[in-house]
Amino acid sequence: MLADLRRPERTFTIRQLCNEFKATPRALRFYEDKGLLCPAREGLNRVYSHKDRVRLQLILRGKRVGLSLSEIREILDLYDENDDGAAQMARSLKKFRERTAALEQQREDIDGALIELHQACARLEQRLAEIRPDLLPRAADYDQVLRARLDGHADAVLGK
Amino acid sequence: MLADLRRPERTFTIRQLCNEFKATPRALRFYEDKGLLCPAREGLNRVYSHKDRVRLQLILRGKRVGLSLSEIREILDLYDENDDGAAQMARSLKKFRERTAALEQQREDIDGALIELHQACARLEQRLAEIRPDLLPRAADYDQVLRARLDGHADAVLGK
DNA sequence: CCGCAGGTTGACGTTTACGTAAACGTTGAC
DNA sequence: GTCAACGTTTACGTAAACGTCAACCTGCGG
Repeated sequence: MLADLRRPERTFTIRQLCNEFKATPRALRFYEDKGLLCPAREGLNRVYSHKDRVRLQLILRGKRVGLSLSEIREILDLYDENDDGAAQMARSLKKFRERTAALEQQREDIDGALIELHQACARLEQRLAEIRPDLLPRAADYDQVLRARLDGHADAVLGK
Repeated sequence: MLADLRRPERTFTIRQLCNEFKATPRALRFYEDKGLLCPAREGLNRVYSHKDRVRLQLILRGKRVGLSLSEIREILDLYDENDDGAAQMARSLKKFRERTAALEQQREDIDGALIELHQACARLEQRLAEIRPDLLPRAADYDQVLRARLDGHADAVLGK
């Protein structure tokens, strides 16, 4: 019973969480500094509970989707202030939607950049073909194109 | 003849280029600091030639597609080292293709994030629908999303 | 008792692309 | 003469998210 690692009483050291989530101790302490985490202490040592672990998961997920730490903290705080949870959920939902919109915008920007790049590449290729065809891409570069095609993005980039 | 602004002898002040390209003097001086520009001097004052103007255009284009200043400098340097221009074009082409690949990767990352966000939103919406359907989005929220979208465009246009 | 592995708290360093003064010079209008 | 409008330089500030020391404590195996 003492050995059941899945029981909610189980606690974690900083290193355990770091290993599990591929983070560094510095990062966890940093999150704590920023108020995103506040693990218990055993003397000086940090002791992370399951709740802390969940918070960390949320933090990392937030990071993956591009939220800043302060935005993540806002969301986390919402869950803590909890009255009944619903209001916070609504606000989180709002945050998520805003982020969705921002990401979609970023995607458009990237697409624009890709178009510019594609045009620039086309110009360069044409000039090179005229002047120094020997400098034009071969096997290695074909590789790149092929990989892009497999990714399925080439279609969009190359004129849909 | 002195008045023909299109003649190649024509030069530009820092402010003229700033106005034309929506940049700040600070930025141009910064680019100079970083070795991206090196306008002539008339006493202390900077005097930009057409070539400088072209370089600035390239710099800004590079920024638009997400290149860092140091990457832009690499490309610019290539054009300067010029033997016959072809080799540099080939290397620029390579740079552009690398950036293309990087952007495509970013797009994938964004798509991944969008998927996560979408799932999270779906979960939240469902829970809310069960508990507090009244808190679900309506007209006002739609408004916000639209405004966020427009703001995003404005930011992009204004160079942010 | 030694040393190592792991924990702790500061505190400063890094990167990018400038913003923001401060303090000064030059030119032209009034 | 002096004020404004432009230009110049030097240099510190900013934001994000940690990295990288330094200097210390602490338990444990040998």
